[in-house]
Amino acid sequence: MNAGRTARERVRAELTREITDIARRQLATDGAAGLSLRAVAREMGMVSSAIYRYFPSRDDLLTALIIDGYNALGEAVENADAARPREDHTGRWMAVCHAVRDWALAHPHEYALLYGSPVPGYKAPMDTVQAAVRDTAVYGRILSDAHRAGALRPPGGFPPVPGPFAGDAARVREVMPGVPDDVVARALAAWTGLFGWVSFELFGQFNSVVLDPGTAFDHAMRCHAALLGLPVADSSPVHGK
Amino acid sequence: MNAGRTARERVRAELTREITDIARRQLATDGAAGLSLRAVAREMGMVSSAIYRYFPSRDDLLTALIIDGYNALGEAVENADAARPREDHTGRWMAVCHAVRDWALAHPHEYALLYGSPVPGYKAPMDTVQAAVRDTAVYGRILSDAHRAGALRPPGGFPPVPGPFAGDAARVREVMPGVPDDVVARALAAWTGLFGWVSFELFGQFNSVVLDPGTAFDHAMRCHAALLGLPVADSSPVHGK
DNA sequence: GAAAAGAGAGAGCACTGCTCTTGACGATCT
DNA sequence: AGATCGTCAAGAGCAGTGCTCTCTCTTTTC
Repeated sequence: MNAGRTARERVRAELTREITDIARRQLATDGAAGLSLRAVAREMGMVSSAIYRYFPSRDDLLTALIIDGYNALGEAVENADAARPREDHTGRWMAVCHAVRDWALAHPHEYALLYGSPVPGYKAPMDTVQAAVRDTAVYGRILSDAHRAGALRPPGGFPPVPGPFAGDAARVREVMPGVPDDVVARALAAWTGLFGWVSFELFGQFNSVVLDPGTAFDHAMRCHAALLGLPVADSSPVHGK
Repeated sequence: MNAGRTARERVRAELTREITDIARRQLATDGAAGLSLRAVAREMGMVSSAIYRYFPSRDDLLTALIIDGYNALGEAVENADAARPREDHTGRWMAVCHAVRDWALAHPHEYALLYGSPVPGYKAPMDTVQAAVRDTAVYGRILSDAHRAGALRPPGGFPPVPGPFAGDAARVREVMPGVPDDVVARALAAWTGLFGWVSFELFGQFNSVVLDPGTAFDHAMRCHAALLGLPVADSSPVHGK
């Protein structure tokens, strides 16, 4: 009664939403490759060509689903982060890790759409990047908070950050203000480690080897936390053996 | 004159090979989704139905390409490892990392087929897992060698390995005999970190943020080496700041 | 009320994976 | 040497796809 002014606009928004809903259900069932405009139209009792009034191509529908996916994941991550006390930086990081993994396990095909192989001739329009950084923004905020609180004590014994990295570090720092270069570098390693793990688990690379991925995942993410300099329970306070 | 006995078998092997070659070229051009049996047949001057004499379905052709891909990557990794002195464990690990990344950059679509989202209703037949472990076998051998040589000195200050991990650790240890549980756990984190990085880079997650991925990659993998306990050049011998 | 814009229906194009049948060639056995 | 049987390419065909175009009807706008 408020959003769309005219009746036409209201029903258009309604139908657009219905299309994406059905498409998302199809995506969850058959995966991205099984998403068929004709099937969506069939389920809606429409003729296939009518769908093109709402999405000019199949890729545009996929783009909409991708944006929705990034937002859903981003929201899950934001909620997990917000549920922890602000000064519990390690807990927030672990909560983010588990939120990503849990969401991925609950929506495997959507996760594959976001972080799996890109579709054939897909171009990743600018609309997506905006939604894609929601989770990394949370991640950056955690590290920024930890740094500002003086809680970041990256362990020694690790290689020095190479000089040419400074430019990239400055760009990454935009989402984690104040964090020094060496932590920025490790932050990239930890972040890719998180998604690398989830992808391995989801895409079957752990099959019949890692049977209890949850336990190993928690520990691996805790290791990444330690690498970042976040406080964790030590195993041995001295170096090596 | 040697391989296939009869002429028929020889020409059959020849044609099978030609099909996979053309398919691989198509894969490199258009990606997995663009692989078309009819297009392959067209390029061979055959009629489409004839292809089915050699591959009963499109998925079977894909399976063949997947196995080839795992073997190609495995071979690249093996060569990179073999080019280093056996006792240079850190160098071998770094060589493996760069071999994986270089191969992935050179064959993006094949990499996506191996480590990207699995195809719709694909089942991953047993033939593939056999070829899939070639690279991890190299990885395990490096860690095993390093452990046996007493070169593995995992840094302290990291969380203790959880008890329930023992079962999975034993399974993973089959490819890295002798390596203790805590290093096995970190080995999983480092391995997923490697492929997570390559996937992020290849699938466009770094776009317009990390512009010089090579430098950052080398450093991240060196950090993983340090996490594993492999000897690296320290940045600062004391903890924190 | 007339003009313009939006919407659905239908036919059609070029393409896909896959199946089935038909006719021909080649290897093998008698 | 001749008959037989398995293998192969070809062609037609089915069901499905994304997408375009035209035609008609309704709604919004002026």
